[in-house]
Amino acid sequence: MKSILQLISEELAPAFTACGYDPELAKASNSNRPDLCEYQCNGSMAAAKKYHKAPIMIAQDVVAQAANSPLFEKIEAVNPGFINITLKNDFVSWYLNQLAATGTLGASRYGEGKTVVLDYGGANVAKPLHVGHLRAAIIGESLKRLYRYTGHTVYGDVHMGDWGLQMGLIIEETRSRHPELCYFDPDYTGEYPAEAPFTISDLEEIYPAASKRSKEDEEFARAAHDATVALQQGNPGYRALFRHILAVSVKDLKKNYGNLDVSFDVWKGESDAQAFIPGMIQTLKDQGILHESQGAMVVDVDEPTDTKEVPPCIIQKSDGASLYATTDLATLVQREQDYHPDEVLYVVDKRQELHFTQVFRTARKAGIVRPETKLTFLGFGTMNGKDGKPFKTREGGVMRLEHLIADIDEAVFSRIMENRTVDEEQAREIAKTVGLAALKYGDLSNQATKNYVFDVDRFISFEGNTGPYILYTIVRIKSILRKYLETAEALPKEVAPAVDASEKVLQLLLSKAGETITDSCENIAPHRLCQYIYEVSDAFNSFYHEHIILGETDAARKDGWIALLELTRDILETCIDLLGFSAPDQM
RNA sequence: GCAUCUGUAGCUCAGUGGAUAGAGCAGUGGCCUCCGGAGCCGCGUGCGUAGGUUCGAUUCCUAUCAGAUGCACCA
Repeated sequence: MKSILQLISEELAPAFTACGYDPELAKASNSNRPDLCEYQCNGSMAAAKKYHKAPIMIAQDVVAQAANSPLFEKIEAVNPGFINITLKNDFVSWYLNQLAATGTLGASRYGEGKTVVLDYGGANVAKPLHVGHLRAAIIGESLKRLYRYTGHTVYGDVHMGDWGLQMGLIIEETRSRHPELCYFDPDYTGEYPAEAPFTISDLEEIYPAASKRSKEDEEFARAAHDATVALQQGNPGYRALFRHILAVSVKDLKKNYGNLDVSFDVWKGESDAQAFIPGMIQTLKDQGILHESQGAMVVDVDEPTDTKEVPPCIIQKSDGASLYATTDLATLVQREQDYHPDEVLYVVDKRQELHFTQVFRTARKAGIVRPETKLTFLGFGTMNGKDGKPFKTREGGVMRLEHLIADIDEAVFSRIMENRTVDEEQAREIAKTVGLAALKYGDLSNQATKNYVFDVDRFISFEGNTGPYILYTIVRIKSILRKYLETAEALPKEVAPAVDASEKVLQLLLSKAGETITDSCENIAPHRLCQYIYEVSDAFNSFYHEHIILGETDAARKDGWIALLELTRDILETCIDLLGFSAPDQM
């Protein structure tokens, strides 16, 4: 569906042509002076130089040509050469009814036929999720939904950190606690137990304990290293133990991500990429780009246009072991094989930008990805505390995600209880929904690439530009629609021409739903969607305060308003779903 | 040292090669005979600094200051 801006531009283009000007100049834009007009066209300013004519003259020519358009209520030329446009109310309401009928709120399905792998997890096995995982999860989940909405086929991959020394540490620590377990008996030939010898709580205690011990106890550190090597070489007992660690962790991770309403389609990890490493290295050798440098095997990735030195991408350490870049490249081989993606999008902390530059360049040089495959790095900023420094608990430690969520839910819960007379159980449920909205909106309303201040008090204050405010607006609309249905069979569908300014403002905003969704996706910018729904909520609340909707005596007018409310609710609920949260029926 | 990113109101953040740079919070003054007051309507000395390009720059370019981050065998 064409946007209103496109329709205006198309309407103006013949007028430019008729006056002898380039129709490319007819590009319309949103008004930056809402007091003067709804839309504007600045083309005559740009035309002035080209045609050696005063911009106001050009604007006047065009305005005279376009004056009788069925779209424009008013079109005028204003100094120094702006073309100011106000739309006819019946055109806007007609457009809204078309938009409602598209089923996608007018958003483009430009991703049809395209496959995208989205990497936004990074959780570590045997370690609890903490606030460092929050942004990737929140932003990634929203992007997954946006990409799907615009027609893309998306594979969201959690891509766990499940390989390397941490595994050896856990294995060795388990051995020293329970040496009698069959996993450590080299002569054991039976089936390994189906039940894991530890719970997630055990693991969360075992890993830090082992990590600490390895720093103090050299012998233990060596043993852990040896166990890691043995695991990688396929020691059956260790493999069995590894599968237990993985299963127990994944179950817990799914629960915790689930509490955030974040889900993944693919639960792969670094371990799954290991099988692809030899082939990947062979490819690099065949291409003749892998060479020895200072004892390590590297690929040069610097380019003449670099403004800074880009160090080579290290594929093998001097001791022959693989590392971060190795695994990521092998994962790309795997993804190419499994999904043949048009784009691989990484949602990762921006401090890793250099690493991904190296990996992407190596992948291109080696032909691991096709030349037309997009490799995108969305580096997000740090989540800081109110002091502007990385977010910490009061004690200065790393905040566990579940604690953070529990704190927010608790704060929302007490707020609900002091306001309303819903029973406690219900309030708990609502608090979860509202708390999640507060958390996610607080994050997503900032530009992903920038650092932002995570201020719990602000997010849970429920005033102003917050998730709860958006939810409150939706709940309010739902309540009115419910009341309407008490005396009516069904909801009317036809939006009617606006009767006054506050309704027109709302209608014009609603007409931008599709293009805003498309725009947020194309620019991987969920914050624009946040800003949009805030504006819509604001416009709705102003409209609400100026009209008594259910008390309106003109039945046709009332039905038009109800249809408008319904569309407003649909747009808001669709958008918050794309952001990754939802609204309750009451709050 | 080199490089990247950031710098907008007291605070937290949007935004744009164009007209008068916007929100929220905080502060302050109004608004419930009415559909949900978690609401609505008011109230403002601000684009780090200095040059340049342009008819026009907060936006693009250069320099400079400040902060964050990154610079080969961690992930």
